[in-house]
Amino acid sequence: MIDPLKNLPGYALRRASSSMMTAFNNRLSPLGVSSTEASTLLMIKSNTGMTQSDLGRSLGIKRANMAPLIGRLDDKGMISRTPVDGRSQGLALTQAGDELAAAIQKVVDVHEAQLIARLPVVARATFIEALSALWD
Amino acid sequence: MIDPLKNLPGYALRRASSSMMTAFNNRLSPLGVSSTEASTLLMIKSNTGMTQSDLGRSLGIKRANMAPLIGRLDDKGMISRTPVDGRSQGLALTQAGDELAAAIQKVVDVHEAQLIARLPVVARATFIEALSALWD
DNA sequence: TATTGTTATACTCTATAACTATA
DNA sequence: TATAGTTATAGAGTATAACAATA
Repeated sequence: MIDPLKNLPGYALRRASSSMMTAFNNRLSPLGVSSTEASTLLMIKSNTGMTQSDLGRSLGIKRANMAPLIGRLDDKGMISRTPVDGRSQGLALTQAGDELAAAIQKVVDVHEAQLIARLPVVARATFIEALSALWD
Repeated sequence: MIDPLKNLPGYALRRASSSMMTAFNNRLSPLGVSSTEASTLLMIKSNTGMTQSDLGRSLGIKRANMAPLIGRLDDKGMISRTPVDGRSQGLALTQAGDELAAAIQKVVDVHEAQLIARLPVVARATFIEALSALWD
């Protein structure tokens, strides 16, 4: 079987990302959150008071898609919303949200360590800079 | 703004892949195909006669999801199906499919070249091996 | 028994457009 | 005028389960 895609960085990027995201979501599933929810909670934890729009811009998620995401985390009791002015709300973690974020952080640490462990040693030093150059 | 995700290879991988896939799909849109359809056509072109299940295994797409994908390409007149035995069919490109695949290949070449151009020079030699190690 | 192709179905993420209320 | 949050909606991709026909 000839594989005309195997030498293409763009294709390898997509397959690697897809594979790692599946693994990450599997690791997160006992916590009852998706990778998107997880990154949202970690971002709020590090930036208490940021708005939904701020979050969307940081995570590359459109405003229209932030609404149901934040609504879900609110329904689960993980975040609180406090009006900043008449149209925006500062986001913060509740105590349950903070505990969940701590559990998420542990999953992230394990996941990232195992990802790095799979990389050829010579690739490790430049890997993240290479990826960042493709979207930063 | 503190970004707790920026130093994480897994997160950078997801963002880089997402950004590159959006760009790739935008480049393909004048041809009327998605990236998934494009990779399917290139794979069939290099492996005339392969079955749907073979394709699914090569591309990491489940059998159940191959059916509508192949059906769509058939409806568009891009592929032909020839019975191999009573249950499987060998896939081949039609002439229109072959011409489309050639156009796709040009888009791929431009896309991959521009992707590589964005990488730090020191990262280029190890980039694809690093990605392949995450799913191969 | 295992495999191929198929259908039905559901979920997540993404995208655009349009609305309201506020700045 | 521009921004924040929301709703509605549509599309792509992915997942599982089940089925008939065939190997």
